[in-house]
Amino acid sequence: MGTEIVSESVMDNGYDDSDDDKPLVFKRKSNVASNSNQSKSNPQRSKAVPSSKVSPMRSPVTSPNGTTPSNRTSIVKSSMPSCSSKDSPAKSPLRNDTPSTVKDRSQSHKDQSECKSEHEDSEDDKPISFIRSRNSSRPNKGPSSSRQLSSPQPEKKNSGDQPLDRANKTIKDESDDEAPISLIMYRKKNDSGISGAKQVSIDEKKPLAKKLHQNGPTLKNEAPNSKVLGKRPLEKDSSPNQSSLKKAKVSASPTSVKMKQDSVKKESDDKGRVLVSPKPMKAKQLSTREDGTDDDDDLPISKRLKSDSSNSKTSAAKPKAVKLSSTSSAAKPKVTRVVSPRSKAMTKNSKKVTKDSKYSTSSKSLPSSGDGQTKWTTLVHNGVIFPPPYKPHGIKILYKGKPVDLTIEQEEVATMFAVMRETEYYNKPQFRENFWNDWRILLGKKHVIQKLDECDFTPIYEWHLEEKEKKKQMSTEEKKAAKEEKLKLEEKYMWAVVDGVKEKVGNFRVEPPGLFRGRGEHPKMGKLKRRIRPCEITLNIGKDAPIPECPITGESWKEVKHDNTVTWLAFWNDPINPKEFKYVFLAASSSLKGLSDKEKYEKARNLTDHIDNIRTTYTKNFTAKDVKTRQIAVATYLIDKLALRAGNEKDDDEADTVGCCTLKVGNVECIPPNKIKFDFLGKDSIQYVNTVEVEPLVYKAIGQFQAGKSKSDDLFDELDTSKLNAHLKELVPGLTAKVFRTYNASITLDAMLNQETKDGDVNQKIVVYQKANKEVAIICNHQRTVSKSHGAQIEKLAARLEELREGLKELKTNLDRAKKGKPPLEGSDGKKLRNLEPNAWEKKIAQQNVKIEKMERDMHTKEDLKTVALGTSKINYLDPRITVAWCKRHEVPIEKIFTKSLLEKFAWAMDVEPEFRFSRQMV
DNA sequence: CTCGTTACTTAGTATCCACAGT
DNA sequence: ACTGTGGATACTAAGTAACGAG
Repeated sequence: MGTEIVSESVMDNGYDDSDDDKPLVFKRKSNVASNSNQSKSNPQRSKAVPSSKVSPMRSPVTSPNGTTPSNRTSIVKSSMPSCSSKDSPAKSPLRNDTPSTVKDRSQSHKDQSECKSEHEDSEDDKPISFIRSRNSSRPNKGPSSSRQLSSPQPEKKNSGDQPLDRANKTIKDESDDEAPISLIMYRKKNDSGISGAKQVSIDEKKPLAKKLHQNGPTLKNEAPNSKVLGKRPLEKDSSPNQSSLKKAKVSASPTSVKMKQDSVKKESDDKGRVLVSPKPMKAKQLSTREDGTDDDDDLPISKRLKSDSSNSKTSAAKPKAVKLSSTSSAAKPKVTRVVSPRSKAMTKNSKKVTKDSKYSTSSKSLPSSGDGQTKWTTLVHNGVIFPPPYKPHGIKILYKGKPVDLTIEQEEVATMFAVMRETEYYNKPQFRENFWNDWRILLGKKHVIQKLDECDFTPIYEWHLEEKEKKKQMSTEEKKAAKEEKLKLEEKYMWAVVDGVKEKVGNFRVEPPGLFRGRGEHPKMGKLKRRIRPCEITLNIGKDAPIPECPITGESWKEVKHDNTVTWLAFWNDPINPKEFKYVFLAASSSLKGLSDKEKYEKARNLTDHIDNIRTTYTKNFTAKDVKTRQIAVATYLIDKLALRAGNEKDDDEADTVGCCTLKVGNVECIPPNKIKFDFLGKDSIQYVNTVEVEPLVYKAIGQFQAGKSKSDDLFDELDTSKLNAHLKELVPGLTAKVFRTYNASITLDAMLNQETKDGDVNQKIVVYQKANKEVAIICNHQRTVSKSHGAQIEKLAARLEELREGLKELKTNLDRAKKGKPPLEGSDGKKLRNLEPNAWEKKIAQQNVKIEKMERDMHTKEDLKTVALGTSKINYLDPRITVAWCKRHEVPIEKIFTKSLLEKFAWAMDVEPEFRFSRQMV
């Protein structure tokens, strides 16, 4: 395996331990430095880092001296410190900034879940993000309109509520917001209380919405900390043991890893094992491993990664030393050690690495960025598979009521359109126009069909429904056979061998032709996405590897390259936007992707050491004379506090969406005394609506940026993402705007998990995890459309709940009667009931109450999450090591949190030590 | 610097599929 | 056994960001 070096970086980071290492650039030095900053900034806050931090000043950067004002709430936030526990109190105050919004959320939460109590606590620490969050509401998702505007949505989606809800939310928030931080804090608490009250039933739609909003606000957090803290200690204690365990694991781990790989490759099974998990699990793992080990031979790529990790693990022992050292050194290298198996790779790497010794190998080293670094030494794959040719059905559409003959090509495109009849696209003018323009070219100018609106595609649509039905009706054996046949056909394309390791390929199927489904009001929606031919595809493969035969006889590839500084296996130009490309990459479970994922998290983790300094810097620059400097400061503040995306420039032929740097004056509204309401369409045309209390200086600065401009002008006219990132890089090497999202998401998860996990059964712990996951999803504004059946499902639950309540009444009546010595009444269903002792009735009543509570909880949760997508953050923003470590500490099987594919994707994180914390300061 | 390329990550939705309840 | 559900996976659109040329 490899492992290689690459790992180095990885290793460093190590899985394990972590700490230090990190690859990336930043790092460590900072620790020190950063601290200092913190202190500065914080003054207020306290958070304080523990002294250790001290200050160094890091980078020169910018930061000025402390200065800064107090504001900073944000700073506070950051504090993640929460962890710090100690400080906690302080923090909270800081956080407060966050505004009311937060509060709201909390409320909602509470309402919903009983958990509330927990909520209450925590709050403070939470990162900035918390705060924000919520307000945003989500609009609808549908491609269609809904989302977009805040405006009302079409009925479909929620019954409309959502939009409203959102709106409401904001409103609500506002109310709270005003108050000063301190107040806020208090409020929060209150809110929570309130919220409790609110609970309200889900049913009421608006309420719901509101609730949601509330949720948002909820952040809650405050108090709890302490509690959490308390827990920790325990945990720690345990840790020793664990550690030992770990080690064991570690050793094992490799295997496990391997296993995974194997599993992956082969399949199957086992993944589970991988898991890790709690001690108990360990046993399993071990066992498994053993098995696994055997396998290895293959060693898959993954292994390598893993191995790295394992190494790291191994390191477990080593670790520290390494880490430390490494840390310091810029390089990160460390790792080294790993022995990588494959020497092959090794050579290359060189670059970076080396540091240490070892050469490692491989490839890439750390650099994540990828840039010119070597990504692989040998690469073997079979190219891509093309969709089958179109099979004509011969069904005629009607034009002005009469059947029309179409050529195969014309029919193919007509079918693409006909099949979309039940989607929102079908009736959109833009979609129809674009489709018509492209289809018309195929029809020819003189074709009988001259107007799309006169066409009746019903016959084809019905044929399509019949086909679907036929497919559904196939017997299971037929389905199975068809599946196997397909697998047989595709098998060879599913795998690539990278540096001797078999890895899964992500998207080896060339995208089939279809009508472009752009999101939001995409100007190109409906355009024909034509079939891609081999002569448009460029392959990238090892020099010594056999060139895949072109699957379509008579044709050939556009080009075959041998570039080992990139990870793509093939690409072609996007037919909709010829300037862009469609790439074929390895799957997320591959070591190449795993390594880069790990680097991403290490980068975010590294930010932990510099965040205080960064906050101090931007706070100081809120009043800078230079407009660009001030804009950078405010933009950075928003990105940090609200987890906004950077906001690259976009072309006119794309949907009109914005990110931080591209916010328009009209997307931001100043609400005295110091709240800002954001309302814009972000990525995927998902609406972001959030009203937040900001630092007074930020409020003032935004007002200045808006002055004299029209609503459609850029708020940050002197800024763009490259300037912003250039500035961030000065503060911390390798830092870019997107790192803040990862940082905020992960730090929030870590803080919430550590504050709110209580003793209890696994299911209760999972609820805590989901709650933290939800908070992150809200912060990142990850939305999903409400399922069509949501309303009906809620009604069903409500009906069942009502039945339970009726049953409770009966039980109570019978209890009273039993106390008086009377026989029970007949059941509502007419059944006779037995005569029971009063305490037996009481017992039944208690059971019934439990059922009712559970149902209420489920309903609230369902309603609460109807527009929140938890998966996106789990896949892209939450450092899996936080989850794995938490699972180990609390004996929650990792499979309860990660699906099979996530376990494969996060194989590199499975052996972290239970004590792993995202922020070193949290430990 | 700006702009166009290029490479790679992030994201919502469509579809698949296993499971629970009937 | 059947079917509705919701979770998991597949798909591909839509972002971020690094570079290099002019």
